[in-house]
This record gives sequence, C-alpha cells and structure tokens, in this order.
Amino acid sequence: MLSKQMISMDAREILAQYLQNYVDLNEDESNQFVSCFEEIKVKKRQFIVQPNFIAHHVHFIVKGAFRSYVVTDEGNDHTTSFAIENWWITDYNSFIYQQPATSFVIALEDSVILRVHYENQKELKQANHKFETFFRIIAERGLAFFQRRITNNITLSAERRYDQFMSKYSHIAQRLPQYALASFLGMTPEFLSKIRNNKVQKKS
Amino acid sequence: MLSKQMISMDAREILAQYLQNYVDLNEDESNQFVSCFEEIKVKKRQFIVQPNFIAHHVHFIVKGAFRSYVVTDEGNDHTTSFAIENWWITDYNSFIYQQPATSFVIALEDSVILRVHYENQKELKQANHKFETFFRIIAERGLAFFQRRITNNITLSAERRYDQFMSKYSHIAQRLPQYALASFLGMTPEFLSKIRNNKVQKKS
DNA sequence: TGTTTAAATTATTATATGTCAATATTGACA
DNA sequence: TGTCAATATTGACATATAATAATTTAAACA
Repeated sequence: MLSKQMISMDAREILAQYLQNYVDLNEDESNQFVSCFEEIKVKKRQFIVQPNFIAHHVHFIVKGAFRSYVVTDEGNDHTTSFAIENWWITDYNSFIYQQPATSFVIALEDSVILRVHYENQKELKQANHKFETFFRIIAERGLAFFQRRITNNITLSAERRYDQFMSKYSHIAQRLPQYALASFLGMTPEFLSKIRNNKVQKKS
Repeated sequence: MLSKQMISMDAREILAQYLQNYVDLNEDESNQFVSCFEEIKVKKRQFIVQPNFIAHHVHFIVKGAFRSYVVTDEGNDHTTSFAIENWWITDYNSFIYQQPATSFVIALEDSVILRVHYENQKELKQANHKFETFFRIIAERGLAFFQRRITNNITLSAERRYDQFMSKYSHIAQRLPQYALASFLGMTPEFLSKIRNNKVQKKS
C-alpha cells in the first residue's frame, strides 16, 4: 500500500477533483478555475473571518477543520456552522453583500485552505457558464442544508438534536471540542455533558 | 391618480420586471424566461407542497402570502418560512434533490403564483448563462437569509426574536395569523400572546 | 345574519434547559 | 516532563418557556 506521502495530492488537484463531481471541465478550464485560488496554511486557533471586517474570501478546506460562531452582547458564543475537508466556509452574509461580518471563523486544527477573493470569484462566474453553474449548485446545496438545520433546531428537543447530529456527523463530532458542538446544537456545554452522561448510564 | 385596475400588470410582466433587478435581459430572453412559468391561482388554505410528495416546482409569488411548515410526530406545527409578493417558496431540500418533501406550503390568502417545473428550470439554467446567474443569485441570497435566521434563533431569547422580527418584518406580521408567527419564532402561541401583552402593559 | 369553526387570550401548573460554582480532566507548550 | 490554561464534569438551584384547560374574540360560510 502506498504511503500517505506518496499519494498526497497538491491542494489544487484536490479542488479540481472535487469540481468534477459537479461540472464537466476540460483541462484548460479546470486550470483556469483553480488558479484563481490561493493556498493558505492556517494554524489552530487562527481566524480567517472576523466581525466588523468584510469577508473577502470563500474558503475551500483542503485539510483541517473550522468553526464559525457569533458572540452575543452577554459574551456567549454560538456556533453557526462547521466545515471539514471538501466543505466551504465563510460569513455568507458578509461575503455576498460585501458588508462587515458578524461572525468569527476559526481553525479548530492546523489546516490548509484554498481561498478565492470576491472579485476573482465574480470574474470566474462571468468567464464561463460552467463555473457559474458550479457556484449555483454549491449555493443551492447550502440553502437546502440550512433549511434542514432550521427545521431541526425549531422542531427537536436538545437531546434529539444531539442524537440526530451524532447519527449523521459523528465523524465530525470527534474532531470538535464539546463546547463547540453544544453551542452548535443550541445548548450549554453543561447540558450536553449531562445528555451524554445519561446515555452512558442507560447503556450499562 | 390611476386606479389599481388600470395599472395592474400581467403576472409575467411582474416577473420580468423583477428579473431586471438581477440580470440584464433583452426582450427575447425575458420572454423565453417567463414563458417557462405557469400562472396558477391558489385559494386560501390550499397546499402547493405536501410531505411525501416531491416538490416539482419553485413558486414565485405575484400576489398573496404563503407559509411553509413541518408537523412533528407529536402533532406540533413549526413554521420554517414565509413568503409574500416577489419572494420564492418551495421545499428546497425536496426540489433540489427531487426527493419527497417533509414540509407543507400553504396559502395564507387567495394568491396568484408563477411556478416553474424542475425540468424547465434545469433547461433555463442550461440555455442561457444569464438565467443561470439569476438562479445562482437567488440561491445565494436565500443562503445568506437562512444563515441570519439560524443565528437569530440560536442567539436570542423568545422576546428578542419577536422584537427583531417586528422591527424588520412588521408589514408581514400583519398578514399572518399569530400562531404562524409564533411557530416561526420558535415559541407557543400562548407565549407570544404573553409577550405582546407585556409590551402593551409597559407602554401604558 | 346567525351559527359554526378557528384563533387569541388568560391563568395555573409543569418541565426542559440554563446558571453558577466547585472539581476533575485533558491538552499545550516552555 | 511538569506546569498552566483550556475544557469537561457534576450537583444544587433558578427560570424561561411549554402544556393544559377554560374563556373570549374573531373569522368563515351557508
């Protein structure tokens, strides 16, 4: 079996491969697309989006994990989303309208991302119908994802929100600090701790 | 001043005009776009999307108001979104993936909509880069809207969610039954009633 | 226009979840 | 490898919001 080193791909190759899931590009097109992205290494706990600054980029995660969260006036933090490999993350409200962000996006691990600037993305969208299609698909899927998330949050109890998350995303839960998961699910870390403890009790 | 009758526009003209806010189309293009839409009159309390049926259409509201909601196993209903004139509504998760819906979309008033079938929308997107751009923009805006909505729901208390909604959408609130607003804001109708009553007390 | 049905209000009681504070555990990095 | 900071756990207590039920008000429609 090949070692990880030997089969490791260049970041842009990974993005190019990901692209092929959605649109059929020839080599030139693929190169044109990925060359608009800038590769960045991000250290754990480093921010890539901050409140009051405009989010100039959308970030594609090649390796690592991020979380995006808001902080209320009372100082409580609330996770709005997560992202791991092959996901996109930014403050969409800030990015789309190019207005100051309200949320943080922070690295949960040492990570590698490919980011595209607002203006460059705009040019890509204009340059080629297929690129436009790609970004349309990503936006539509994000929309459907968020609609499901809202439904879950309004509909389910804290414990069932936890169960639902674990059944779908337990692999992500493993990479998250528990307070981040708690605030994503809309509960306190203490309460999440109790939910987990209850489950252990029941099993034995 | 002209009477309402005299200045009333054909439904497709309204859509065409709306389109011009987002993309620059010539007359042929505009006609091609709107001719893919079907005009439907919908009576109050009539459904345009139902659970277990695939949402085949996206609906553009020419006149009227709709609400989309889910019903839990316990029989509680939860509003996931509203829409009035010049908004779009469907079960996006169902429409995008063409899988059975989980939510209802129901008319709150006698309404007029323009709907486009999944296959027709697909053809439109392929036919013209500008049409693709248009749907991309709509999806992106929906995404940003839902991200704000999630943030509000996780972050704010029931009363502050109400305040925030009223400050932005009081014109919509007037057209909604109160139980629908309550379930949109994630609280019981009884509790919303109390919040409103408290405010009246305070003022006097 | 009256009669039926749906929606909103109000009060009482119940509960899920939050808050606070103290302790234990884990991870970072010097 | 030890020390300090970050995270997780636990229990006692507090509270925002839900549930239930009964009454009033408003809307539907025949």
